[in-house]
Amino acid sequence: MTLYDELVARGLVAQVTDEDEIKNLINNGKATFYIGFDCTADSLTAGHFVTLTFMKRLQQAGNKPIALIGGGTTMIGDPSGRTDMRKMLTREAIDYNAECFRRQMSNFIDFGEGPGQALMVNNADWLLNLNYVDLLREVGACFSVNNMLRAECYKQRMERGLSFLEFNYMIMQSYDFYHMFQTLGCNMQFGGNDQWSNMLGGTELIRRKLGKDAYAMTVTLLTDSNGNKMGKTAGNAVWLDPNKTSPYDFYQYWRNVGDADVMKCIRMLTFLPMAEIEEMDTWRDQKINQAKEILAYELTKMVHGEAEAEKAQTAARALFGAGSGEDVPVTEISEADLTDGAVDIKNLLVKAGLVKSNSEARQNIAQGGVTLDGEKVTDLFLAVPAEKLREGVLLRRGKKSYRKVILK
RNA sequence: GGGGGAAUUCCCGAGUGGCCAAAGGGGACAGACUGUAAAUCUGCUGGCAAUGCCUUCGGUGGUUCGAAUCCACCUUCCCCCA
Repeated sequence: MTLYDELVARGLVAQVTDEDEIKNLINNGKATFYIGFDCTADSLTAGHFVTLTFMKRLQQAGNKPIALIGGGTTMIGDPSGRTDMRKMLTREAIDYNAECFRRQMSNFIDFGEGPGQALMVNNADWLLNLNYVDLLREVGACFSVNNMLRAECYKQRMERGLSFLEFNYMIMQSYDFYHMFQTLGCNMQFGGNDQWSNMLGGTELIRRKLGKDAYAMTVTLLTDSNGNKMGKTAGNAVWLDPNKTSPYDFYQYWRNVGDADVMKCIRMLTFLPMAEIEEMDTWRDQKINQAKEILAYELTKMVHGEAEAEKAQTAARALFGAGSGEDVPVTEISEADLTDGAVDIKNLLVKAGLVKSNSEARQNIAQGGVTLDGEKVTDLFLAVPAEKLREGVLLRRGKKSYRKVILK
């Protein structure tokens, strides 16, 4: 199976500009492609994960990836898929975020100067020095406002208001492609399907300015069966940074995807052979849980390494099976957290990070959702003594949130 | 440049002087049922040393015993005219 066929089989391909030429390029390792990342946060998220694996797949087939850090474009903010304007970030914050991205990606993609190795560039290097009038004359003439207004990514915003700042995002992104086409021989761009119109802006600009063809291909957005973007829990992103989302929680996120979404995730995100995946696709009912375990394990392994994946898996199995595991995430507290030689149960839940406030703790206890070492807590004012804490206690909130608390 | 409208809690959206920590819906969370799934039903949803107290209705200041609600200015957005 060729690379392109496999990408299609995995459901990764959303739209392409010139299918035959793209097949030819990527199947034969002749593509130098870029994917842009806007650095609006200090960690990549599960949402970036699809594009990251995509990058890796292409790299494995001998194509050269360019990870473009959007240090310049983030100064503007992409309006695609947005109903409101993004918060403007300071230059310092953007630089810091870019650095975090660089670190995380290098765990994953092989960077270097060699032919098949990936490059990392930052568009701040060329965008921030542009001269307004020069730019207008150089590329502004190649864009039709009429066409831009018809672009899908602006449509939604036409009803709610779109600032000129954001309107220029497409031009900046197109300029990136144009610039890298000339300086780095970058002949292809990949991105999430919401980027389609921005990407076409680039191929169009190259055609008009240079009379040459460049290609674009979008990757299917990872959505669940209800059409919601995946990679978020309770509105919060699932981060790839272990300090922001622990490997255990990361594992649990994928372990808990809906039945209808498991196979889609496995296809799109894992590197398991297609034959194996087709076999798993026949699993039904309870057996689907096995597929979820495989998904969670594979992804945790890719992001956090095999050791962490093992730990997360044994912890999860122990907690949801029999006995209590050793690898449950631990929170340490100190003598300073004690009041009269004990800690109030609500306080303990807050310290363990299982709830956000005492009120929430109170509610969860009242509703019978909290257990301490396997016993349901009914007393709202239960004081957990120091001796007990020294040995460590296992707290559970709801069915899936566990934390071990130890007094050091 | 001129005129008219809008900003409410995680989101949408009611609320036009006290009965407002603020209707309703969505989402989230918890319980039951399950397979750590989905669907369904129930509860719950600002914070706290909790029959009470504190903070919140774009911002700042004012009127009033009392302001999400009235006034002034500011910010942002929308619509119409140019």
